[in-house]
Amino acid sequence: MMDIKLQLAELSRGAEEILPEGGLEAKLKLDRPLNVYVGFDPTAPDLHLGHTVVINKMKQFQDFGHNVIFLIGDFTALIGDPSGRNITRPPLTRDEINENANTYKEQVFKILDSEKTIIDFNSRWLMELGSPGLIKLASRYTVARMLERDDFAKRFAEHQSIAIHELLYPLAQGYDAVSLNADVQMGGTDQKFNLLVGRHIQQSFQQEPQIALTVPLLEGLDGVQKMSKSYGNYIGITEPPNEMFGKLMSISDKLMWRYFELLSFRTLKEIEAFKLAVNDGKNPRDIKFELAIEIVSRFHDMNLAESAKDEFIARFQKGAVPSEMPEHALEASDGVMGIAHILKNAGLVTSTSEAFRMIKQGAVRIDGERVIDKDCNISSGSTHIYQVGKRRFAKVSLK
RNA sequence: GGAGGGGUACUCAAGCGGUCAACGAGGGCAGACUGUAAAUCUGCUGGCUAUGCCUACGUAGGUUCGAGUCCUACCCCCUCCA
Repeated sequence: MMDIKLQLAELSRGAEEILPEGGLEAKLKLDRPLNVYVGFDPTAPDLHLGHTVVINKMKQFQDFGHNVIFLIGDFTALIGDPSGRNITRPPLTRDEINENANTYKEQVFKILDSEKTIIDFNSRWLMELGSPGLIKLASRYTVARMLERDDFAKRFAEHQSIAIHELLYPLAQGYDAVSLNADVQMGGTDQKFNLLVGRHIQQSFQQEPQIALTVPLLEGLDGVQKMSKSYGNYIGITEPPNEMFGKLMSISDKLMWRYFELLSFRTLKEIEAFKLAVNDGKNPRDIKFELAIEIVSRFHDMNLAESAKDEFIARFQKGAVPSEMPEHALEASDGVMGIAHILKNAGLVTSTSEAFRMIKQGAVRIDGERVIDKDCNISSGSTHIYQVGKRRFAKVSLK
């Protein structure tokens, strides 16, 4: 076991809340590996960096020698977490759940140690429970306390329906904590209520209650809204290196520190040194390179990360065209094709109207030459590199 | 059951018979400046076989030379009273 003070500092890093006050320190003082778990819904297996915040936290626990349990909520998925008010989700089949679980593993073991991580399914004990068990479990909590939960309270006040089974979700999750004998349960800030119910349920089973550790929701590339696929401000952990590198470089300097805090494995001391360097006049961009390299190599490897950096420098500092780009072969009916149609067919713009607008704004280039004439025709038998804006490229040969 | 308010482009939100592809704001995109950062400034932000045409203002009809704007029916939201 490593030094408790050090553990505490690293584990608290970036955590939104650790409840109760001082509880984690007390647990660490037990001087045994703690059971630390996080529940994952077996839906939506496409992870982005936002999801990795809690996974990183799991890794920290793992590196300190604790037992980390990756719990797949295959039973609770039947209920569908009512957190965040989303409506009923269609139940998944066993096969789908297993498939999603496998996808999870593939992605998650880029961070966690597959040898040391325990993967479990909560249907294992929740199925066993049966109706009598469920009724007994339900008797351990009250309606009034359940309705304290913010979203329940809101829906109740607004006379929106709350189905009875939704009340079972926090209880089932609490029972997970009991079955796993959890010392620590982690989750996003939206999980706070559920984590706390777990403490209560554990106590009613004469267990020491777990520590509830919540992590913040990571801001997306815009620095404002939480990272999410639907906002289009995310970095998927399976994205290609260049893509990932470029997206990381595009974040603001302010957001960069946030990403360091929540995504980097560098020590707090190292990060502090970076901050000092920037205050001393070092270009923050160079620090951002460090971040981008670290993240890209985590999900790919060091070589790919380095070449992503080279590519980035070549492209944006020296203005080179990207080394790889989509290629298209188009067929011109009359031996020529208007520039607008080429751009549209190559997928660089969504409509010819947009193409005309882009040309008007000076965003379109052919082999690096800006296009001014919106009616310009390209004759067949030629291959050029077409560009719209700074990022969209395509190589098009016209037949 | 009664009374009233409202549904407009990605979002919010003007409009109250022609000048509306629809004010404004946000978002997004592009250009300038840069460190593909932020901030700032400027422009664009329905489609097309493109100085014109087509499709759009909850849905379906109607009045009118002309309808987002008026009428009728329908659908959906919200507020107050019972």
